[in-house]
Amino acid sequence: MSEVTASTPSPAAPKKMDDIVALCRRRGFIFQSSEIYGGINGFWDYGPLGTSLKRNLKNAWWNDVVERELIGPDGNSVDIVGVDCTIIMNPKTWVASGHVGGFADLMSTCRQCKKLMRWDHVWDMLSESDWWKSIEELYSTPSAVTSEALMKWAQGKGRKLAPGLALVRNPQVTLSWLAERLAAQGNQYMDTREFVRHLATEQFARDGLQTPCPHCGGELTEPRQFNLMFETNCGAVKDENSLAYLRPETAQGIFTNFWNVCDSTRVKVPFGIAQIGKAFRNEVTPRNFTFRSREFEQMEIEFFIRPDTANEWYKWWRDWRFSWWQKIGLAGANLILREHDRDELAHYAKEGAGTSDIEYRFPFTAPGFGELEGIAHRADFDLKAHATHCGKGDKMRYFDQEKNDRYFPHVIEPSAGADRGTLALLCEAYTPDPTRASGVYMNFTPRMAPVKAGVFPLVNKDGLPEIAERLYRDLRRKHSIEFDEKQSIGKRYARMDEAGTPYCITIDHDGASSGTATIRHRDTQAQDRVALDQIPAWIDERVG
RNA sequence: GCGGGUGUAGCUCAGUGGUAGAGUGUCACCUUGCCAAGGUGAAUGUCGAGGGUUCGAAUCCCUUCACCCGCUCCA
Repeated sequence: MSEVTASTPSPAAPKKMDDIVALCRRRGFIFQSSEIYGGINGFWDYGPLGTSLKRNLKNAWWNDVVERELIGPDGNSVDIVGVDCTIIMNPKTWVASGHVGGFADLMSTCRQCKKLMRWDHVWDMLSESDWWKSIEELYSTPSAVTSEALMKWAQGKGRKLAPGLALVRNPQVTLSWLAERLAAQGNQYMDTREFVRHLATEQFARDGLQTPCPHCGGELTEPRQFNLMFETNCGAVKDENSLAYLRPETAQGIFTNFWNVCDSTRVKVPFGIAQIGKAFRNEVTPRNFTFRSREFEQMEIEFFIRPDTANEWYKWWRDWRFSWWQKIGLAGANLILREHDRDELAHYAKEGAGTSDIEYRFPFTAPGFGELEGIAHRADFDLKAHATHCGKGDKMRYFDQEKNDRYFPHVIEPSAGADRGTLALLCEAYTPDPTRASGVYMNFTPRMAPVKAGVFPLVNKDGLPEIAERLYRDLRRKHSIEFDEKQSIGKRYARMDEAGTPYCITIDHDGASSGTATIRHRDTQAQDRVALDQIPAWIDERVG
């Protein structure tokens, strides 16, 4: 245990994820789902404070995106409407979107070193691996590669770099078999890839040519499917025809309703459709508290534009979304905007204006960052795919009256995680402070704070509770307020610190006689004295 | 999915085969009155779950679940 000698707390006291998780549980922000039965991996419940925090986040998003005026890059008001789509959709949706097939990654495990990897990444990883490079060097002049040279490599470099490789584990067998193969093929040159596959194969007759593990050279298992979509059956009969999926993203509900929205409202490109809703992914490894859950909530906008305006809109959305997260409380250096490199772009975004992530430095990712929101130019991939799969094709192009032009609009998609956002707010707000009784306080912005103010009588007598309760009932008509008359005032302040309540209003004896109360500021613990009849306006002004 | 670790009261932990405990928190009352003060009292556990060994299991064995760390995955 380290001694605390300094009288002033370190302003950058480290945040430990375990402590944040403990506070979430202790104060009722987040619980494990179905905990009394031992919980279930990758699922989390929100308690009273957490529900309120997450709702504040979602409401802020919906208000700022759909309801309030937003001025776009062209100086005009940005037009966005909302939808609320089902979680289970016609399964053809997921064929069109590429999730059936594409979402079920083929994975392979190494029999030697037990590492798991995506099958389609193996060759890329191989070409990066040290042992591959070492062989490549050796094989750069194929004529010089003799059994002796290979044996030497197997007993030297190979033993270190690729202990799992057949050539290293069992050089005699592998080499004699290789010689046979070469002879059978008339000693023709084979490319490096094929050559290495031979070196990785011990029993060709039984197993065929092997693909080696990029890490140790060992034998990889047959690729197995890891389907990331949750399956269910729709209707009473459980068979192939009733198979349905829980949506892995909310976006497709927006795309499939694009034509409905165009026909039923008077929106014109550019415009957006927004949705908040649950999505489900059967993640291989749910980890890091709520960061990677199997059931999670997304806040998505699909913003439809003329293709030639993609760059302008992409940049505008990216920058506006970044400033939005800053505004609701992630203002510090823990929030970054990261533009993707070309080679990490999704299949639909290769040729687009770009993709970027808004990332937050969580305690468990530090010094790295974890994704909060992705802003992607998805081009016309989705609308076109649905038009094709539903059989109407080009007939479903959008008609632009103004330009007298038919086209599939391009899409800029700002897609944010509500649970990740809530978690970032929790992590950012968590402020250790050894000088105060609670040892910690949560400095949510007033807009995000689950409780806006606490109202307390200093003592539970002398008419103070009555005054406090009147004020409490008055404030509660508009805001989320707590009233507490039990125990010492310090204890009540401490509890509010942990809940992240920005203001505590206390009725004391002086105040009772002069018609005032003290208002304590959570972050500084300083107090103002304010007249009782002005407190509602004082709170309105600060809480919004 | 693999390897390692952990699991006892809301929380932090003690308890290594023989009656489940402490501190803290929670609640009530008294007292006090501006930052978890003090006093008195109360509630709270299928010892993660299931099975086995034993006269007897929190403790030993097996299985399983959850969490943490590492690998891996993450449209």
